[in-house]
Amino acid sequence: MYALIDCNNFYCSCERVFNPSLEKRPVVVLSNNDGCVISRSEEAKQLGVRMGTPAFTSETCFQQNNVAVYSSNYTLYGDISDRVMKTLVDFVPRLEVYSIDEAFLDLHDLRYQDLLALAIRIRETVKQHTGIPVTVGIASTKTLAKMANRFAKKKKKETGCVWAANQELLNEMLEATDVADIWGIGPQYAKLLMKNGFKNALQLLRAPEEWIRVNLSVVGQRLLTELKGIPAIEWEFEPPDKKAICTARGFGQLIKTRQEVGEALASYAAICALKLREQKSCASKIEVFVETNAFRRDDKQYRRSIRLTLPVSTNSTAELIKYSMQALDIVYKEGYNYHKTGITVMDFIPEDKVQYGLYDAAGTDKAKLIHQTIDKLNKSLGKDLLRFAKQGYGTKWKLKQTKLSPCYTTRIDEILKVKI
DNA sequence: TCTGGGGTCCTAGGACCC
DNA sequence: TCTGGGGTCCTAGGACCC
Repeated sequence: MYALIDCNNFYCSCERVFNPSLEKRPVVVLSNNDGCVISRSEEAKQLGVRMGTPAFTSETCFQQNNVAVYSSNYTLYGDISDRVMKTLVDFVPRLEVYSIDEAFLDLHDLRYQDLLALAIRIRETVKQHTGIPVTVGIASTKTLAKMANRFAKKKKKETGCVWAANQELLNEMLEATDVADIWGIGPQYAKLLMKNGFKNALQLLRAPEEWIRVNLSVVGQRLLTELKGIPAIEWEFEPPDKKAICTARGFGQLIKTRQEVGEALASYAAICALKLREQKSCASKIEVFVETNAFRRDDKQYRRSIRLTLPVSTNSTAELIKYSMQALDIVYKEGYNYHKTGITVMDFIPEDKVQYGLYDAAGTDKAKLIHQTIDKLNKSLGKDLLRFAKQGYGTKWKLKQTKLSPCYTTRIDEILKVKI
């Protein structure tokens, strides 16, 4: 059996933990640059605030209904997530952290008679330890556990837990789940399935395998197996190393100059380099892109990307900045309002397997030491205090975050203060 | 004024190799 | 008369996830 634990309206719930006055009040959290709504409390959902709506189109609604609006604070959410996962570890020998707010628990070796009772205990414990409300779905495959979780959110609000313990309950659940709401079915596949007469998961379960194979490829085939109660998706207890790392962000405001786009890009390259060092990999290729804002109809539009193969694989910040600037020289064109830039590093090899040229190896030990020192200092200082010149000191391209809550749990100067 | 960011997997087709 | 077969690597594009 698999359990899926999912934090309810996670980002909103995180904000509430440190601000009890938000209880019962509609809360929303916005994406980067305070762009779109990406998390909504129940009250906000009741008001009809849709997932992904641009914040500026809902401003009146927010004001009229006293909605608490927050910029996203990933430092805070990441730390709360860690605490939730640590609480879950106590219940099972193994768990898979699936995303910032979800985890699969391996219940196969557990000798519990009543998994529903276990689910309820998990839920209560997480709430008590972290303040975060969660929903628990238990079933015989990951896909069905996902479905049970969703079913619990919609139909079993009192307990917030569902264990698909028998065929009857399983069928009720399958029938109540629209194809579009199945894990692994996105908008395109949903449309295709609807067109061919499959409305809910129970109907899909009975679809001819060959038809699924042809139309939804092997992914669909695997999904069908899972729906039938046979696990087809492997456990991933250890997060695998990344195959590509991308850092890309829209600017706080539009930018015209190569200088400023360059500062942003250099800063993103520095983030990629740090992440590479953390997983002890070096990248062999980079891809850099720039683009204008497609929503601005009156602006001239432009997007271009370029991929470079590096002469020697690297995870050095200085090197990656150097090559990203070369790439930028190719893609950047004068005369546009730029809105976004980004860099992806890819084709990794382990740090200790880099093939140097005859003359490249000189100085690598020194460079490594420099990076170790910079990383250590930046980590202990809690911000990127030590930077490369190319990152500049411009603020124009920086993210817009006008409603950011404090990093209550990760920065000593922002810790919650209680007056008595 | 204002519209997110970071990933994975699968397939098809072309280039190239022996 | 008759014009291979099997493989890898790369890229682009499309689907999905949170």
